Amino acid sequence: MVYRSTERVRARLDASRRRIVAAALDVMAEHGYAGCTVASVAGRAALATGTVYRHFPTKADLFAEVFRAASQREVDAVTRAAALETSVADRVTAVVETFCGRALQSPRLAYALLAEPVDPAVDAERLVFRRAYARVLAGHVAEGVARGELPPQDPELAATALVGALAEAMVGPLSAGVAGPGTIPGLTTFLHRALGVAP
Amino acid sequence: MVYRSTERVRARLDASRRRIVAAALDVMAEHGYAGCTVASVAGRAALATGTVYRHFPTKADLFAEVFRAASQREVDAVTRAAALETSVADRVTAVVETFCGRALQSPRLAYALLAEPVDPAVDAERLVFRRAYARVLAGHVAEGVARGELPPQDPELAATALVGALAEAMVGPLSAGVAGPGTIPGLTTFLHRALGVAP
DNA sequence: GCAAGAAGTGAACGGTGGTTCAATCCTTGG
DNA sequence: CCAAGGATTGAACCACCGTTCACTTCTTGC
Repeated sequence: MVYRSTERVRARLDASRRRIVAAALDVMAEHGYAGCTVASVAGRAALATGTVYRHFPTKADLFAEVFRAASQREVDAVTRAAALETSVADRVTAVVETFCGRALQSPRLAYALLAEPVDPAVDAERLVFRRAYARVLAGHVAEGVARGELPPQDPELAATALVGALAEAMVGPLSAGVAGPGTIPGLTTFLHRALGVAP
Repeated sequence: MVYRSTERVRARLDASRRRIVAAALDVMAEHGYAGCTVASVAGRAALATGTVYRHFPTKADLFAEVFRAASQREVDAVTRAAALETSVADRVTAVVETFCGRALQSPRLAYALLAEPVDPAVDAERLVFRRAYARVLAGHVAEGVARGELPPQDPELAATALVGALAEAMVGPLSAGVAGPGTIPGLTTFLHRALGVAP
């Protein structure tokens, strides 16, 4: 054996893999999941179709990773925004504004991540995404209850319902084009009240 | 021309059409949308594949009708349950209990109607379904506001958020198997608070 | 019973797009 | 520069399933 994989090669492989994921994300942000054929993703990454299969066993595996990465970015943004505030009310406001703001900024991507028909294996990843949001929110709710800012309640359930309300309120605007100006403040008030934030 | 369609024939055609829709609903309730090939639906209706296409131009058209019928049944059930109550609080309770109860009774069907990946034309029908729920709820919210049972708010937005919260809270249980016992009352409390029902 | 025409049939078609693989190109250590 | 083996390529493959259509069966009025 005269050939053994080298740091240099491994680095290039990693770079290819990352390029594939990034390309898939780009294509998805432009044409939605429906526009993501393996060929188009490979083309965007300047690689041959077959090369994609050196990095991912199936298309579903590739997109599971794409969804994971994109979702993580979103969850991180929301987490960071919430961390800048101290009261639960302000944190919830920050979550709503960040979530909705980012979604409306890249509507196609948001629609793909939230609601577009995708294949079941990828859909499973979506649940993870939503639960990640719910986890972040549940933490704040639990803290709010502990601090006495919120009445006693099941933080998990409340967080799940919050995520659902947020997502639902975004689906219309995302497919329709734009959100009315009252949507974000209205939603914020609604969610504050739902959690029992003192007025 | 010696053949002209007759009442008897037209009745049989109608019956076939209804049998196809019913068969599609059955298959969907058993195997989800994913298990609904045109062949399997035709088989269930004891008809040949080609016959389906005498009644519906495409599979998507068939399933749009299936979704419409199933959704209408659900919306009607919820509407009826709400109509039995007088206060907005009791109506919302009835909606949550009916919606969740029925969903948990036929989880596969509920999952298909709410969240399963389907093709875009059918997905569009889903929006109609959700908006129908929202419309019913919006009516009650508006009435509650008018009567002074609820604080002033945008009934449309509140209703949309309610539907989202309900659907989201059901998706987990539907894919996981069962809901915890506290889900329905917890959700009810959450939604009452969200609307501003006086405690 | 018969001709005309509609309804029903299901095997075959065809498009799509994920996946494979034989050929080619690169990389490595000697 | 060479041999060994990995990486890359992209055209071909193939499975699936919605859709079609030539054929058969049924219905109707005379």
